[in-house]
Amino acid sequence: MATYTIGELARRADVGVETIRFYERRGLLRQPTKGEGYRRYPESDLARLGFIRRAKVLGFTLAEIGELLDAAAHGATDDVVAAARERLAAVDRELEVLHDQRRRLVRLAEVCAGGDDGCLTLAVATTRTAPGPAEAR
Amino acid sequence: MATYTIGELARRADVGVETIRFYERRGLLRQPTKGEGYRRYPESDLARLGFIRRAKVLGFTLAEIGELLDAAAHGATDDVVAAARERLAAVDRELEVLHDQRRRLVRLAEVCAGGDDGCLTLAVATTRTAPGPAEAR
DNA sequence: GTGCGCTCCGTAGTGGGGTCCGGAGTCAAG
DNA sequence: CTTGACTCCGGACCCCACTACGGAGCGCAC
Repeated sequence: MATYTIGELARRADVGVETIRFYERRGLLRQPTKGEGYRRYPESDLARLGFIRRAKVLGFTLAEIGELLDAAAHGATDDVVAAARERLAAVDRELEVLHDQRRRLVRLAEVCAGGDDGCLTLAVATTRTAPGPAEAR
Repeated sequence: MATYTIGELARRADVGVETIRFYERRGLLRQPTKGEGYRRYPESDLARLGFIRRAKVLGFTLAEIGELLDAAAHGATDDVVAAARERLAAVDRELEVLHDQRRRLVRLAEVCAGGDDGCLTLAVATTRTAPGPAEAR
């Protein structure tokens, strides 16, 4: 069975050598056998790095990815589903924040274009209701 | 004209005292006059903190807010508009990333529910096309 | 025998936005 | 006169995911 040096593994997984050592410290990769002081990685660690890469694309943190790896190792499909749902909820919250920012930014640009004083204070009503004193936070 | 101590200003602006000192170090607030070694803030700094708060809601970083404050001080409406448009573009990029994550997460949950092996490796096709070897990265 | 490329290790720095700490000075009320 | 609330200051610390640094050893090719 083929094993890789850290550099080979890094190239195949398309990550930096330092990243692999970093993951090891974080507990995402176990310490590999160290023949003659050098790390030798089994094929399975390449798959593991692939898992990590895909999980990162989904927005999981490294801590979450660690749990996900454990769950997957135990075949705990339901834990994976739970994690996905949690992350989904977090994504939805972030989306809401960004949508709100987007709305406000568009409105700001409009107000500025209209020469409104609010532009220079960023005090911009989010609705188009008649201007009144009740625009406070 | 009333002036505030740092504590009064913090209460009125609803931020921490440390935050005000931090903003001062960052150059978002000028050093106030220090009668007897204590900071005294004019009313205008309360407005300034309001500006900062609103800009943060829009997702601007403190560095950007610094520039925005300068622009606003010079009445440079067009700089404000430019900043808003830039931020808007950034928001749109972030929205795209999150939408992509969302799509993938939903798909992952589906696959897991279906008992697919891909669930435990997070190797999930993003489309429902027939399974083929060309699912790589 | 020397230069290249790889590996080892621990530590520190990055950016963003604060928050907390400790020791000291100051002010007004009781 | 003491107590408590407030203020001063610089520096350390938090999270996150790396990335860089420096100094060392090792094997191989030329």
